Amino acid sequence: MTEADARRRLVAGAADMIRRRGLNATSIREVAKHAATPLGSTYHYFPGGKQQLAAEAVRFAGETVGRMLAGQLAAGPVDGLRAFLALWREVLVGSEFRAGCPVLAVSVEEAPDEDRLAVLTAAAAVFDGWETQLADSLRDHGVADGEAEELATLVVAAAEGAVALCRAQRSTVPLDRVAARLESLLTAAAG
Amino acid sequence: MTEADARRRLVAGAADMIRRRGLNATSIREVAKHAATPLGSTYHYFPGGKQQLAAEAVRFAGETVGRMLAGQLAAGPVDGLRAFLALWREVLVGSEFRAGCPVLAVSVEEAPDEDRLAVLTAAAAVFDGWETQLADSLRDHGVADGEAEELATLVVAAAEGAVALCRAQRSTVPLDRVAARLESLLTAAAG
DNA sequence: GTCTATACGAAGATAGAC
DNA sequence: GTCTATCTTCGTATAGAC
Repeated sequence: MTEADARRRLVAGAADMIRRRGLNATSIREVAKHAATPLGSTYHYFPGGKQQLAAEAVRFAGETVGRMLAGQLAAGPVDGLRAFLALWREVLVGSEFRAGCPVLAVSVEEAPDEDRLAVLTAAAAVFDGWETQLADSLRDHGVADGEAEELATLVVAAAEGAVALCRAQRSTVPLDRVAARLESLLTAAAG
Repeated sequence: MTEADARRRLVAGAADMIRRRGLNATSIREVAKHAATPLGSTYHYFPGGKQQLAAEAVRFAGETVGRMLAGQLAAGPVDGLRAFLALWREVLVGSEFRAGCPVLAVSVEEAPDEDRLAVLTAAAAVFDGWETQLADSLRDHGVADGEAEELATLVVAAAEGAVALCRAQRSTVPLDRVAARLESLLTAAAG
């Protein structure tokens, strides 16, 4: 299973590079080099080229975070929120504010052709998945349907935005402030 | 004053291209073409090259939004919030979800060298400026210092994140949900 | 001072050798 | 089936003609 291994390394490497540099500055060449895989191989594993690799990287990141979120949400929505924000905090601090969220990164670059649209669609699905997980948990704890959806969207949007603010300011202050407000909001709603 | 005019066109054009494609996919060549300016001229106006142009584009966007925000905040923090979110909504809808916030765009791409760091620093200053305007208005309406800062940061982060979510999903739903929650939050705090 | 033409590197993708 | 070498295009930046 060297093949599946190399493939995984390519997807994980692409996700890491995208969350640092963004999609356009992520080159297949460098992803292949970092994964110790010849350039030609990437087109064997990913006939769709860069866009296919990017779409899989986005889904890979989405699932990784989604699994962690599912585990923590079992203890309640506020625990899920804390874990979600703590994860982004670690990404920021661990990379000295050089890395962020790959799903956010691909969402702010235009999608002109059809291929790029596939990446954007993958990003939309990831965001929607996280929101749904949070909203379900809130509903399970007695929050009304509409309010649960609004709160879940607010959490995802605020977290993603805060990550960007933290990167610009090279400080965790924005994320910490957002965490304080969101926690008190969710505690009041589903405490 | 053809010179100042061409310079302005270059900065405004760069801001528009960055908010659509991101910083890396924005080429000086195309910015110059779109501004009907020869490529060589851009290096006359901006000796620092692409990074200088990008930093000015970020500041330009920051000031444009900041002026609008200042005007609307005169009527109170909730009016400022509404105008801030309405502006991003117009950018999204008016571009068919192809354009977003240029300040966000440059904040999610790595800054390896010193030049790029100047762009990131400009972005940090813009975010900080918007937050300060909002926080000041909240304080003027009786919100305590710490809470005002937290709420201001939450508004900027959530708005920026929501813009990205809307672009991915090609829908204003995320922004509308965020608007509903933020409005009720600010009304409760400073109503 | 303004701009055309070009240098130089790196990108995505593929053709064809092993 | 795997990978090396290459094709083509486009990027930033500049040198030198008007």
